[in-house]
Amino acid sequence: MDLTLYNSLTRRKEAVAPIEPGHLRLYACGPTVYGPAHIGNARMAVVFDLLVRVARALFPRVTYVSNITDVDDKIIAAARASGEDIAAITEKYTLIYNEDMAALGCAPPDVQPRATAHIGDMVALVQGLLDRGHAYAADGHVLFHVPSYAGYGALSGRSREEQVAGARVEVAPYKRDPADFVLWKPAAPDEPGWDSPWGRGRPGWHIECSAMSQHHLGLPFDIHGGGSDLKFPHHENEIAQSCCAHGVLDDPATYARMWVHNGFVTVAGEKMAKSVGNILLAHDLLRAHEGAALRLALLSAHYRQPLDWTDGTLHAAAKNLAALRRAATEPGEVPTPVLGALCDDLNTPAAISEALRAAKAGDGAGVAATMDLMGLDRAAPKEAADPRIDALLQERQAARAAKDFARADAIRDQLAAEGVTIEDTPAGPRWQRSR
RNA sequence: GGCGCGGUGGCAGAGUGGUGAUGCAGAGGACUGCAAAUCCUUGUAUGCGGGUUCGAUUCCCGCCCGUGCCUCCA
Repeated sequence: MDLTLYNSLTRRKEAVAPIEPGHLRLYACGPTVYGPAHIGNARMAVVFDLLVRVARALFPRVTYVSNITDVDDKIIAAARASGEDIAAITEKYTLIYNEDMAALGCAPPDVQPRATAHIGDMVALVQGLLDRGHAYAADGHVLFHVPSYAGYGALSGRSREEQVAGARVEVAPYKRDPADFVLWKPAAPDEPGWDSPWGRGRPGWHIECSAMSQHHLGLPFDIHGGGSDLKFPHHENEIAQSCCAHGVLDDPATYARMWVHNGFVTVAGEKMAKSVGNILLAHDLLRAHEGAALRLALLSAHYRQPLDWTDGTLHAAAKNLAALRRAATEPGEVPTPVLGALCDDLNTPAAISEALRAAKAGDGAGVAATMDLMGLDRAAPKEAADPRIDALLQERQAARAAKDFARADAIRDQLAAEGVTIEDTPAGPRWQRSR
């Protein structure tokens, strides 16, 4: 079955056909590690993890690279605010990120490069751009000269004039053109920096992804992904850098052939923002909810659509997850309609619908295979043993046997008040904490 | 202002040129001492106005509404 994806670059769905036969190579822009990941970061990780899982089912070899940005103004600011060491901060949040994403069922990328481990690659790339006349040094900075690249704007679909007209910020005086962007910037003595031909400094944001994707995947590679907000300027700038550094100016696809962008998560209809105070951290949600339920909730809307996060989203996902688990047996073949939906631009809502249909039809093997493919943990988490609750349940059973229903119901009510739900099954009572 | 995306039942959310998936919630029933869980049954929807067509929710135009991006936010 062919996998088709919507290519942001060409604005249409295209069949995925690896450039190197049988080997799909993809890169997704990962997080800047200055704080814990929020549910939006999680959506990106889950979407690309799913894409990789589907790709692995279809292609003999898949190489998935997703970076960690560990040098950035925001990290420096976070270090100043907390007094912590920069390396300690990036280390800590990288660890938390990976733990949280694992809890969401995301397999680690094949390569998770860190920007600071690729400074040399970036310097070489910047030097190449200078040599080819696409960049210039000014005031301690090295800037990419946008007018030197005629293909600029191909991804975001806007002309340079349009961007300049819409610019809301003051243009730095050292820029030759308002659209020029920083490749390398000087580092203050108390900021992290690396020696370079242009003095001690640090890389601009965009250059790291150009350097790391090229280093680990080679050029051109098949799929480049990230959040839709990265389309402009980040991905546009990556294309400009990478194409110019390699002297291919007439075809943006000589960097990455397909571009895949996931939509945003809103919370109760509002964009997540610090100013609104509605940022949902994956870490916090995982404390109260099961990772697999969160994952299913994140996949309940098509990845290119915005996803509005509400209690209802999660409630429905948890119920559906339970239904799938009930139906799942030993994994067999993924039902064709499920695979078909996933192959059609990762239509997860349709895939979930088909999986529930399979569950209802008694195709336990198909359901189990679907859950494995979609990265949904088939095992429900076990409640920790609690002798006190067990004792209360025993007392309740005795009361029921003696037809002392007032006592039995009192016990049930008491546990309910503690958030413990009792289910009476043919095999005896079970309990579970509401989460 | 520029570029883009979207408006489907109470809510979430797909698809489709020919009387509209799926889930959650709701209602009724089965089961239960009563519940819970589960199972069965079930009602309700395509923003507005034109156009193309035998026929439009689906294509085209206009309008209204919402929303994203516009130099470092996934």
